[in-house]
Amino acid sequence: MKHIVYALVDCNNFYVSCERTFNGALHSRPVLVLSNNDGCVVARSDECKALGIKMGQPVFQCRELIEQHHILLFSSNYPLYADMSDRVMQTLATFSPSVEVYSIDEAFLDLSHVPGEQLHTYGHQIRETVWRFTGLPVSVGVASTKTLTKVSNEVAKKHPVYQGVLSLVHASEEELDEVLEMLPVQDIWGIGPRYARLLQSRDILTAKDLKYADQRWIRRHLTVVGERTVLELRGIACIPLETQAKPKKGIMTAKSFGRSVESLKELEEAISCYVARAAEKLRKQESAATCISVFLHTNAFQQDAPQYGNSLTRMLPFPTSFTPDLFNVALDMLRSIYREGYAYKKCGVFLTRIVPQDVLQADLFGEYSIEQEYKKARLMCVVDLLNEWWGSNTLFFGAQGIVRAWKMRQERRSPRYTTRAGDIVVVST
DNA sequence: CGGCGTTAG
DNA sequence: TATTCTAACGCCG
Repeated sequence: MKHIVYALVDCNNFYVSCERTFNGALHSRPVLVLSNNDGCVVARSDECKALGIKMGQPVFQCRELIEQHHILLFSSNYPLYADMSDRVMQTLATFSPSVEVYSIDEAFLDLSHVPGEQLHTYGHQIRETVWRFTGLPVSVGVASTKTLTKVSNEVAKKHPVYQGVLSLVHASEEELDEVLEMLPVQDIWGIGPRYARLLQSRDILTAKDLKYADQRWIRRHLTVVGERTVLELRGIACIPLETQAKPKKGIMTAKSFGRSVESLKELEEAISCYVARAAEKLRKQESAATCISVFLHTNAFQQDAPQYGNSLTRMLPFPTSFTPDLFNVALDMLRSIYREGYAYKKCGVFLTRIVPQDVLQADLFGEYSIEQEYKKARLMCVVDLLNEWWGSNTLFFGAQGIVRAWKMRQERRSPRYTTRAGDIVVVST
């Protein structure tokens, strides 16, 4: 069997780089992108990483650094990032017949078709082409397993000598081990803080140590997933390329509010919005849900305030993705867990028991009529098409409310440069 | 099968 | 003033 050659292409500081692409003034300035409600740091420019600002850190904890170093802050602008991501992925598709879009800013590629001696050059071509087409900097790691591409990508990103591209395919075992020895065990793909602590306590400190660790011990303490990681470090590919996006088994929509919310009416609007969004995702992957959960809770960080949280799960009479049907059930559930007199911070809905839309089955009690369901499906199809063409929420249900005063804060969002006609950058001549 | 723990980005 | 969001999977009882 011929070995597969894998590449991992990963955008550097993706959200920050997206912001910089459309605003030259941001280059060489420290930049942070913030989470929903502008609460946490979700992306950092290199300057901010050097200042010690951590991923996920609450913004109020870095206030001083932000002022001292005149760090520029941005609310996250997901429509922009999603669109830039599409462009990157389309570019990558021209370099390989098999691409796995692993996350918004990363893709694994099958490079088995590239002659071995050309891999290094090919990696640089990928990097330069993405730069030319999108203005985004990427790093490229090439190796014989996905875990090893993660390693080479990280090394390529961290050490300027590699100029963003490193292939380990032709490295000798000794050279490979030298690279692995540079990588602390907590930086290996699949090793989180918990496993890292356990491994460190057993004197397994680097990727090289893990590569040569006792397989049975790893299996027992880190499950089969950890065992796979060890084998992959040894060059034995255990994690296949997944080029076909699998439909999600659960779809959750949940957000913290921009301020605390007490009234049932506003919670109803929020839950309706989340149901509408979740159902949209459901239809996009051509599925229907059989089970729905609704939850709400107060702000656990507000320790002196009275706390309350609750959730309810209910089976639907038959699988559906029809938004109004889901509204009725979700709002009914919300009303039964709602208690007056609390300052709510977050609520959400969770759709589960997801099945393909085309195997919808009649229910026992005859509530289900196939003609009726076709009508509903066509209606939702029209809503989805309009929203796709004219922008999300062009058409929405009355239950979702109009003012939406509870919505999350996004005080520093950049324009939707690429997805809204009015926000397109104007180049003066 | 549900709940918990762990990891990912 | 202020603390992200979504998803998958393995193990255990």
